[in-house]
Amino acid sequence: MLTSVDPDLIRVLGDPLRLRIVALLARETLCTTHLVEETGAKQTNLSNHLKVLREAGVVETEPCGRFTYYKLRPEVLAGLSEQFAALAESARSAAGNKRACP
Amino acid sequence: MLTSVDPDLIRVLGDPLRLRIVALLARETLCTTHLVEETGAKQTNLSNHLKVLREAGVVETEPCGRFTYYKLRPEVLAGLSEQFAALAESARSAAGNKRACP
DNA sequence: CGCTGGTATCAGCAGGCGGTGATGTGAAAG
DNA sequence: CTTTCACATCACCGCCTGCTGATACCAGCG
Repeated sequence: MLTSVDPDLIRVLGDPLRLRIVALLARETLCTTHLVEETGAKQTNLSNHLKVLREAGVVETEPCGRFTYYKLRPEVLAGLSEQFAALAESARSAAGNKRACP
Repeated sequence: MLTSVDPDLIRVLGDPLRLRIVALLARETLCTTHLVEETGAKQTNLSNHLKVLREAGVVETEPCGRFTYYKLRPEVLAGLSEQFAALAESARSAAGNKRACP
């Protein structure tokens, strides 16, 4: 039983703008220009966040001419979902386990 | 369709120590003293993090004499799991939706 | 070629957040 | 009542991180 979640991955998704990017990419594959339009953030800022998401394995790039398309890697999100589900189930079954007061 | 996750909740879980606390509470209900033993963190530090977790609705308290027991609220974790699952599924089905280059 | 436009990298700055020590509070023990 | 212990709150500091402007890179187009 794992009952643990990767802290780095959650931290990466903890940023509001990054989470917004993920939500947008969950609907369609977009390039940086589209994300600039949708979020209103500066291109530099987005590029930084996209780098973080890339290094965390959340998104992957697909060059298309001079554009760079970003798409989600659903396995990562699905893995997170499973880990949280495992945590929730563990919490449910352990609701009564109360360690004695010292 | 929501395809979105509460940023605040994820940010709260993004901290390594808080995540560790959640993992420990997923196994058994504990009071602050136990958490101090398990994590090795200072009591003040833990109290701060527990306050954050409490205000985020992740944990709930149960006074027992002069001890305060902390237990997880599984619904919150289950909700997160569902939201991530929805995001993953949305990402899977939208894998081919590529917006035209501007 | 040189130019243009899309994207990535770098350096710097400012705000936020986690860690810590001192202190307050409230309940049981003596 | 006084002491003790579990826990919370407050104030402060240092660092991390996100935002920004300048700049470099790279692909297509003339």
